[in-house]
Amino acid sequence: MSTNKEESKKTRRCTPAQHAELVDYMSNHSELASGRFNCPMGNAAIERQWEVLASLLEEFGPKKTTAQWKTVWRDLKSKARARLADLNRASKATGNKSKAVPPLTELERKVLAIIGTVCSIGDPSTSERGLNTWVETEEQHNGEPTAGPSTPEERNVEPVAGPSGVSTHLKSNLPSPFERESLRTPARRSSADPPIAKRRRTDVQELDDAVKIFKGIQEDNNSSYKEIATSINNLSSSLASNQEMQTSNISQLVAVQQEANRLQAEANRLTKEAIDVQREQTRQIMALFAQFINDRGD
DNA sequence: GCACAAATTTGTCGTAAAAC
DNA sequence: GTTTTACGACAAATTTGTGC
Repeated sequence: MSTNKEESKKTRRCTPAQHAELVDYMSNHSELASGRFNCPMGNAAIERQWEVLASLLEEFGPKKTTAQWKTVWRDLKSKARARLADLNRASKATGNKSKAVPPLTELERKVLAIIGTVCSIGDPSTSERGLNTWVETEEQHNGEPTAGPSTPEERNVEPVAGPSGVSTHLKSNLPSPFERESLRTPARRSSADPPIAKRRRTDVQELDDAVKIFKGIQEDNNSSYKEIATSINNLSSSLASNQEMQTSNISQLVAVQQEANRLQAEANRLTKEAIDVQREQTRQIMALFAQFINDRGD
């Protein structure tokens, strides 16, 4: 269009690369995605992270302030949640389904993996929502598999390609950063949600959930310990082989040094013999010279 | 420790503008 | 012209500070 970008009310739109980079960054910085740092000066740390992110995203498209990127992230989350809610509604809809809801995009799935899905489809522990979704089913709460769909295809949602190295809610039983946060502080209630009293879990359920989460963390720790043990074994064996190499090298060096010493000793011996021969020759020359002088004096 | 108010954060919705 | 996105307004929830 002919409108001046500088004077226009709205900034230029983000590029897909910027969205992808933003989501990628969030997947690796859960504390930023959840907006909470568990350390002193947490807000300052968050602000610094946003500034870092803003400068990073600057390379992929139009420049924005940290406030604008916060809005972009907020809208991304909101949109992803809305899309998942639509999908869920469509999957539960009865009658003539004239309007098909398109599946989630890669970006939306990543966003949902980062933020968790409870706020989009409701808390499965509350039956009034009646959502037999594939995310966090009774399997987690009772340890029993549900009768609902078991494959992603059956659930009308493709498997989530979660962030690398991050245990996402959709990939494991561990809660996402958002849900971990929600264990400490109750999730924000949307205007469409039922009253708090209905949503509130019982203490027993809370404890049960906490135990399950701790078990998950424990399993994660155990697998980490195994990895560490394997790494230590690998390290020690490589150190041993290095030591072996060093030992064999030292043996060679010692042999060479011994040979050198032997040669040096032989050289010393020959030098001493030469000196002795030279001394004897000098002594004989001096004797002949003295004889010559005596003969001349006579 | 509790109650209250103010400040801050976060999610939703509607609308204008950019992009197609 | 339609779709998508940025952004402001608003509401709800949380956090923080203060007084008792």
